[in-house]
Order: sequence, then structure tokens, then C-alpha cells
Amino acid sequence: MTDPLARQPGYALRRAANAMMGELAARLSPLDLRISDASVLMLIARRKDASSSEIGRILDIKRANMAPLLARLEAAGLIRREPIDRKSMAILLTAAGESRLAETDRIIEQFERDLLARIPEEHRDHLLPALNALWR
Amino acid sequence: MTDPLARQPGYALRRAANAMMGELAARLSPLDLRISDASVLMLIARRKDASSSEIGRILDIKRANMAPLLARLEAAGLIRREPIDRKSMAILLTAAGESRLAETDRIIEQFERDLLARIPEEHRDHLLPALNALWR
DNA sequence: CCGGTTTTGGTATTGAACATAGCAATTCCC
DNA sequence: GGGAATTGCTATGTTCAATACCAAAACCGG
Repeated sequence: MTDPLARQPGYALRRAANAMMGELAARLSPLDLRISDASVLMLIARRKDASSSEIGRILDIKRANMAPLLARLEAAGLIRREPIDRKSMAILLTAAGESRLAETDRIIEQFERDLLARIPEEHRDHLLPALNALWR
Repeated sequence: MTDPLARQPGYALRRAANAMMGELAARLSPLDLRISDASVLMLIARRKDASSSEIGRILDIKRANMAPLLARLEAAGLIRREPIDRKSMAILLTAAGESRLAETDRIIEQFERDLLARIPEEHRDHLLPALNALWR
């Protein structure tokens, strides 16, 4: 039952990302947040007054996909929009958004710790720089 | 424009896998193969006479998703099915499947080489074991 | 300060990968 | 022999991401 494709970094990357996303989605679901919701919330907090297109540019989420995502977060009362000019809108966390974000941060931190713990320590510190070399 | 989330291994894993899949899909599209098509072809060649449920078990593709995938490969003339008993079917490569697989192998090999080349060499050899620790 | 270009926010739609629920037939195994 | 598990499959839903297109506002060179 051993998988002969597991020697290929590309395949391993796909499988690892998949397993990771599945587990993270499960841990976030009690908060009623999808993975991309959580990443947007975290970014908003670190980049106050960013417009939706700015957020999309940083996280690589297309405008078309950002619109329904933000609509969902707004409907959930986690963010509000404030006009910057007659075209752009600043995305801000509401009080509810702040507290949801705090829960999110706790979950994510624990998750990242658990993730790293699974990696043999001689490889551990190499993962982040290796991954970042693949997309940044 | 720097992305503050890039310090998190989970986020970096998602972004790296995403970038990788996008590029691989582009390289495979001249062959009219999706990524999962290619992985199934490669597995069939290494595990002759495997049934569809066996392949699914190894690659972690659910029965429900394997059915249309194999139907596509069969319609493209790349595989054929041969009864093992009155319930199970062996999945075999046709001649066209063999030659398509050869092209696939060339593309994948080059792709994996390019992937690794992007990683600073001091991290390179750690990627595969680190990733495999996350799902195997 | 005018007018073409770019940016912004949005809708509608599509594709790929993956998941669950259910079904009929066959095989497994006590 | 018969209940339990396995196999192949349909139908359907979810999540993420992409394309095409739109109107309005902002930007910027002449």
C-alpha cells in the first residue's frame, strides 16, 4: 500500500498541503470561519485601513472572489466598510471581529505548533524557507 | 506589500502548493491531462492490474471521484478495464496510455528538477522528509 | 483641465478537487 | 447460509480559484 509517488516533492507538497488544510478547516469550523476568512481577518488586523483590493493583492485573492468573501464577513458582523474616497472602501474589524480574531489567533498558533512538532527536528527549521522559495 | 502571514508554515505551505499546482497544471495541459489524471496514470504503470478501489486507496481519491476520472481516461483511450471477478475491474494502460505516460514522465521529471532548483541548497534536501512527515 | 487609461468594486459563471449520502451487486468470512 | 464488508457508481454540495464582463471613480500625460 506504499505510495511510490511519495518520493516526488511536488506530489508530497500537494498531499501535505491537503492534509494540513483539511485539519485547519476542521479546527476553524467551530468559529464558523473558512481558512480564507481567517487569513483575511488576520491581515485586516495587521494592515488597518486597507482597502479590499489591497487585501486581495497581498493575499492573492482576486477581486471577484474577495467580494463574496467580504460580504460574508460583513453579514456575520465581523467587519465593516468605511469609504476612503468615493471609490475605495477601508475594511475594518468590528468589536465582534476583534474577539473572533483573538480566538482565531489562538487556534492558528496551536495549529502551527502542532504542525511543526510533527516534523523531525533536523528538518524543522528548513521547511519555512524552502516553502517560501517556491512562491515568494 | 510584504505579506505578514508568510512567517507561518501553514500559510506558506498553502501558497507554495498553490503556486506549484498552478504551474504543473499549465505544463500538463498540452497533454490534455489534469494533475490527478497524471498521478493515476503514473500509479497504474507502477502497479499493474490494480483495481480502481486499490488505486483510490493509495492516492487517497474517493470512489465517488475515481469513477468520473477513470471514465475520462477511458474515453480518451488511455486506459482500459478488464474484469478481475464479477465485481472488480483491473485498470490497464492502452498503447496510447503508455506513450502519453512517457510524455507525462518527461514533463514531471523536468518539473520536479525546476522545483528543487528554486530552493536554496542548504534547505533543499530537507523539503521532502519534512513534507512527508506531515501526511504519511 | 480634458480625455484616455487604470483602478476599484462588483456580478455571473465556470472549473477542479474533494466530500457525503445513497444504491445495487458481489464477495468475504464466521 | 447469511450478515457484513467491498466495489463501482450516481447525484449532489462545498471550497477555492479563474475568466469575462460591467459601471463608476480616480489617475495622469499633453
